[in-house]
Amino acid sequence: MSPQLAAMTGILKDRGIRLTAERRAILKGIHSCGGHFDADTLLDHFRRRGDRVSRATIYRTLGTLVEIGLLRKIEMGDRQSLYEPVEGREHHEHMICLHCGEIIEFVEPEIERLQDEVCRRSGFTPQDHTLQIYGICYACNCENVAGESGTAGAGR
Amino acid sequence: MSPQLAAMTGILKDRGIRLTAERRAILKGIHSCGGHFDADTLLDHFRRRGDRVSRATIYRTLGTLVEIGLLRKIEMGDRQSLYEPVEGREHHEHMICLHCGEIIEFVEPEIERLQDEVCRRSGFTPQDHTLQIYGICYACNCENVAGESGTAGAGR
DNA sequence: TCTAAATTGAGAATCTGTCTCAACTGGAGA
DNA sequence: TCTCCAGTTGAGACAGATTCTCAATTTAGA
Ligand SMILES: [Zn+2]
Ligand SMILES: [Zn+2]
Ligand SMILES: [Zn+2]
Ligand SMILES: [Zn+2]
Repeated sequence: MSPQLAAMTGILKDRGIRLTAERRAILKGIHSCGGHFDADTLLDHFRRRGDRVSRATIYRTLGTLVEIGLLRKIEMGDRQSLYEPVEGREHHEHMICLHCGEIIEFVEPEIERLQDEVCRRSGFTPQDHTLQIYGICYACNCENVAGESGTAGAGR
Repeated sequence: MSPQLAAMTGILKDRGIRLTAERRAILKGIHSCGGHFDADTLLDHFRRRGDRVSRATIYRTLGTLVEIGLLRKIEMGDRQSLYEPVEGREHHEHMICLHCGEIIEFVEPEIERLQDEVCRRSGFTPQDHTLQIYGICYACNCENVAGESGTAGAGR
């Protein structure tokens, strides 16, 4: 068992959350998915491996993991929500390519600071925020400059 | 007919978009809703007034108005979109109170500039962005400092 | 081991929003 | 003003993501 997985299971135990086979599988699956993933991708992952974890349990467990701070949920307006492990990673926001679906992360502390400042000015107590920039990534830009072929990829 | 409404209908005409009774009603309804609204609120508005505009037409028309730049669509994570008239208003972002549902607008040009800079650094061509801050508004903060009563209001 | 309470799974339900297609209509031209 | 047809509409089917229901199962502590 990897050290991160051990840490995660420890956190669950501390919170009095039972360590079921399904939750173990999900914790393991989260890391093998790498980066950003959605509930359905995780479900497919289990189906392919023969593990059986129901859709309901996946959604429930992902929700729980977000609640206790092990996962971050990124709500994409249209399509389904994405999740990503928090686990020591730096807080960041996302650029999403409308052409190929690529997700690019960026860190910009000054933006975070300005948000806090805006909140302070309004007497608003921030708990969470989402910042997503939609557009065309570098690779897709280059493609388009070259051969203007038909559209493909993740629309929005 | 208000001057804004006249301007809007003019824009539709210029684009060759037919001025049907339903579209007129929607244009009028948009202004009477004031501020931010969602498709269902608009639908209820019509139902109450006895006007009959189908759900399909409301969604189609809101989409059209976004396309031609008369409305802005704000995709809330929870998957229900809000709309707001653009109409000369300054570009802004939103703080949303998790307790009472209040939506507070803010303008922060420096955040916009930093976003552009981040994109430039990555060779990413931005087309659109969403920035929402979720938390507790000033009024709800004060309430809580006083009597600690049970929870109520718009959750998330 | 026993037991209460937490958890699961199958499928129904919900919630937003889109699509289909026959019926209808705005408005340009006669 | 009348005609005509492409653009529009409405009812309801459809779709995708997520949540809910509740009986059956399982965990973890005594
Ligand atoms: Zn791309
Ligand atoms: Zn990320
Ligand atoms: Zn509030
Ligand atoms: Zn606004």
